[in-house]
Amino acid sequence: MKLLTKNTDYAVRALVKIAQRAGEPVPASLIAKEERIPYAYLRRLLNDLRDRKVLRSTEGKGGGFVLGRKPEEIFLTDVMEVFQGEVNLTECMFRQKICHNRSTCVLRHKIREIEKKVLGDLEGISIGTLLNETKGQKND
Amino acid sequence: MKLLTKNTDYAVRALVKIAQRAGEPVPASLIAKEERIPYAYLRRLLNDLRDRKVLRSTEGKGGGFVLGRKPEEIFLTDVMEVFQGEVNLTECMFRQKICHNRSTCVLRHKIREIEKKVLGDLEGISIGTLLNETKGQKND
DNA sequence: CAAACTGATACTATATTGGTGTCAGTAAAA
DNA sequence: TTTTACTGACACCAATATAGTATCAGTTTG
Repeated sequence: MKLLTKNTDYAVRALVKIAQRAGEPVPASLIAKEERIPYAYLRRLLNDLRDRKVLRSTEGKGGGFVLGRKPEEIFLTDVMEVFQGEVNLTECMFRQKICHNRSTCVLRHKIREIEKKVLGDLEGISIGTLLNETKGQKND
Repeated sequence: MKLLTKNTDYAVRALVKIAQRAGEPVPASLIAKEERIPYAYLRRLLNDLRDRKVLRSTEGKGGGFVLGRKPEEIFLTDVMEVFQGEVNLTECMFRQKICHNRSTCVLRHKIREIEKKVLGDLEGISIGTLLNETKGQKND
């Protein structure tokens, strides 16, 4: 059970870094170095985020990435959606057909409930949250 | 975000089926047919469950599988552990080292909280639960 | 012995995840 | 105007996880 994959993790770290430089374009090279993320891989992640309007980019020397919207408006679920597909619920394996085993329907119903809760929790986390709660806090 | 993988799902369905036949050995062939699970694949799943003492088996004609303990004592987390590895928490990527980015530690802390909640919820579901709540309930 | 089972294990296929490499284009600045 | 530091766009590869197959030996019942 892994809620976040590595690319989501990388992406969040990149976003936080970019957010910290409020407005100033941050090049992928810098993020890669400071966050120890493979450069070429990070490039792709950032491009994906840009495609989804989470980031904006400026080309050429001195270019880089800036946030596409306010940190408080970039949710963890947004990032997860980009890299882990729909942050969404286990669909009933027998959707169309008649569910021929009630027990497993009960299971699926329960799982769905849990997933909904998780989703709610995740939606409470934004890049903004991470930035704010960082101030004056102890390390892991 | 997929809480359950297909093999866990298969396994749970098999367990429920076995539970329903209270005590009588249930052959893999029957489960495979009724639950539409690939026979050879199911065989392996059942063997894994037996290795983990979730099931017990009797060989030979008329043999099959019975529960290794009471339905109420077989938890979803048990099954998940067998097939999806430790139902456990995202570990800090910088465990030993000093966490050099507080924001991501905040993230990890939050994720950990969510995972703990999920774990708690999952622990509330057993084969027994699924059996009981099945009675007289509507389909999906 | 035949039939109906499990035990064990090796193999294959497919999808997902993580990572690399290359080349073209753009903007700043020497 | 050339060099430098960037992004854009892809094609490709490797590792791992997930799902599924195949085979053969051994056990129990009848």
